[in-house]
Amino acid sequence: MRQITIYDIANEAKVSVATVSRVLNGTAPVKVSTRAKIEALIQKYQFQPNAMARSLLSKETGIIGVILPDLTNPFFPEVFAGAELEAQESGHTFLLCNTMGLYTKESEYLNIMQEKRVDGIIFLGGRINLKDCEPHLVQEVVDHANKIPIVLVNGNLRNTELTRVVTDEYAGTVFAVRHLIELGHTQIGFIGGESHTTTTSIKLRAFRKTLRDEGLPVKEDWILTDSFSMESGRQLMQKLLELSEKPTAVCCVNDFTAIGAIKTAGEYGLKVPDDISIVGFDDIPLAHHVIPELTTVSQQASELGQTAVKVLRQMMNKGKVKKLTSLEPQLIIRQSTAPIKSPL
Amino acid sequence: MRQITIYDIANEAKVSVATVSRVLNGTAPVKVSTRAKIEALIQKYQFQPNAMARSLLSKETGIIGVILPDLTNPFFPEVFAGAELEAQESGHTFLLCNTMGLYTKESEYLNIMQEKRVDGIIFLGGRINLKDCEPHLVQEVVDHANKIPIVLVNGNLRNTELTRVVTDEYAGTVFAVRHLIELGHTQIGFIGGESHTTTTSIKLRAFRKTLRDEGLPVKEDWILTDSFSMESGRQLMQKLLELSEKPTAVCCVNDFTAIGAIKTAGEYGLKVPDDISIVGFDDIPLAHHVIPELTTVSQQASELGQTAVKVLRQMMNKGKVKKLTSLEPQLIIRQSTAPIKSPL
DNA sequence: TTGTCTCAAGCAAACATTATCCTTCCTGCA
DNA sequence: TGCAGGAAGGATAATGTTTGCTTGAGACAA
Repeated sequence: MRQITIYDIANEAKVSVATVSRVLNGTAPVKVSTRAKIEALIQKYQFQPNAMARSLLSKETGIIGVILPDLTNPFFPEVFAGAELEAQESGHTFLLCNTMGLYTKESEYLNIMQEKRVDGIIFLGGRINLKDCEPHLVQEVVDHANKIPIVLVNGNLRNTELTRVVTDEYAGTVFAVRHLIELGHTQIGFIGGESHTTTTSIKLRAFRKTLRDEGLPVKEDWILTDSFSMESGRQLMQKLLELSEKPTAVCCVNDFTAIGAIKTAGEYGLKVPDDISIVGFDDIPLAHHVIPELTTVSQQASELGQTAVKVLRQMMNKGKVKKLTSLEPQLIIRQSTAPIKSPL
Repeated sequence: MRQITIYDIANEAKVSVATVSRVLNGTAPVKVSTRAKIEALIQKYQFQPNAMARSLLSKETGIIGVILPDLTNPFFPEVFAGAELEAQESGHTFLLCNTMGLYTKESEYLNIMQEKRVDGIIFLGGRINLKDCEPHLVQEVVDHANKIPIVLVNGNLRNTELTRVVTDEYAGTVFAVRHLIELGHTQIGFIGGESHTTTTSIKLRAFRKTLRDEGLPVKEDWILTDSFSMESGRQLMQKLLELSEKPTAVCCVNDFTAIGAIKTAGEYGLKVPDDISIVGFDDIPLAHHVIPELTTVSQQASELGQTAVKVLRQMMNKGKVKKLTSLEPQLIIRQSTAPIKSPL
């Protein structure tokens, strides 16, 4: 079942391939009668021009590569959905690659994408989300970026000038901590993800700074980090609740850990938010379907994806681009935080 | 920053392009010294052969297209992850398209995929998930399937012989209902999704049949359908709880609606599972992080994806394929179901 | 009639590869 | 010395498009 080509159409219509091409693309006038004849044949055979051959000439594939660590984390599908929305305008589609956080896979996929000559790459998570990253891993990305436009989303690579789109996680954390303080909390804990990630370190920096600014002590026993999963949230919360002196509020690095923390609090007989307040980060869709609904900081994931595509498009058009686009997060107050009842 | 080509390498190495190609593909012997020279240049310029040109000859792109309705529903990322896992073996990557349930988008993406000459297509949800579907929409998919291997996942198109991979949703529902009956429930409600989808209709059929088989009455007031969202689950549960005579257990079409239902039950002062039992379907990761953890039927989403790729690969290799592969679901008993306390 | 202009359509190059068919050069053997 | 045979590598066609240049045919004016 050979795919039919522009030659087949041209032959049967008794015209040259050039004419068929012109009908296809409207790049030059074609007599109404011949056009009709050609269009009829295109219809008859359901002919679709071969995008490969076309790209070979035009140097454009209409494909944007997306590299992300884990589609199972609902934050990423939302970024992706935003990107897809924005990409409609320019008719781009997406080559999607899950790395499961493995750098080897990131490298592999970067290579594949270059081979396939994608028009641009959106890079989320992984090595760009590390506080520090081995020089050769950095260099590798830079090498690719010299040939293909790359946008880093919510991450960075030290000592490079790569274009980035990020949420202002620092500001977001300040919002969250201030909110807890305004509710009267003075004993506030922090549940983080992997400590060598930028996300965790930025949020932790904001957390410490805000407490200090407000004249509250920073208790290191209440600052725990592990990973970004619900399971991790459960375990760290458990540690907090086993302490002799417990916090009355906890600021979590993301919604997953926050949901885990709430679960554990329940298991320890504490009611959220009456006995303990918990605030998350991301505002994944789940956040307002969980009991109690989660107070959190919205990342505007969809907008992050949209912006990434916009920026990428500018780069593809050789336009001027801002090296750093920062989106303001927003505090979403729901049910998991409440004024302090009484110090424990 | 022009991408460098096999010619550039050949020129600088003072050999013909044929030789470089042979080094690249190992298709013929090359003297060790020339090979070394060429490899050095490849390294130096980070040369990657253009996959487009290659595909033009080989008629293979190494890309599998995936069409699905909504990546935001955690079931789909899991299927995707399974597919990706399996695709590693053959080195395929994925062109991913979200249709948001719009048939026009499905058509558009099918066309794009054919233009891009993907090696195969995995089709989830959308029109293949309807009980009935307009003939021209059916025909369109069949036309594409004549040119490119297509596998339908958890769906069907009437009067066609398209290859399918499905979970046995009928059996799964029987497991769920039997479980409730074994716990002593006799008054069981059903919360469905869109009523014109195959998923809802299959599950509903299984639901009715099982009750009848067990000699229990089917009360139509307790069978409600709307959509697959958490919000829908909340609303339908509300309707159930406003009835004068209420069920003591509810079987939900998926985990999303089940989670919504649990939430509403809580708002009505009912404890799950003490006052009312609720069972879901899908076993999304969230299911065991919610309070109470959800009793549900596991779809083995990941395996579904893996199998789809396996089948697709057989089709690509012109091998014999089973027209229908059916995966057995599994009842996962957690905390949202319990023996009946007392009839309300 | 001739020259000019315009519209429609053809020709052939270009794109980056791979595959096929050749050529050249060496080595070993009779 | 002649020659077979194999290793190494070159030349070229082929893949399916787009596009710049060219050509041919009318139309129309001088």
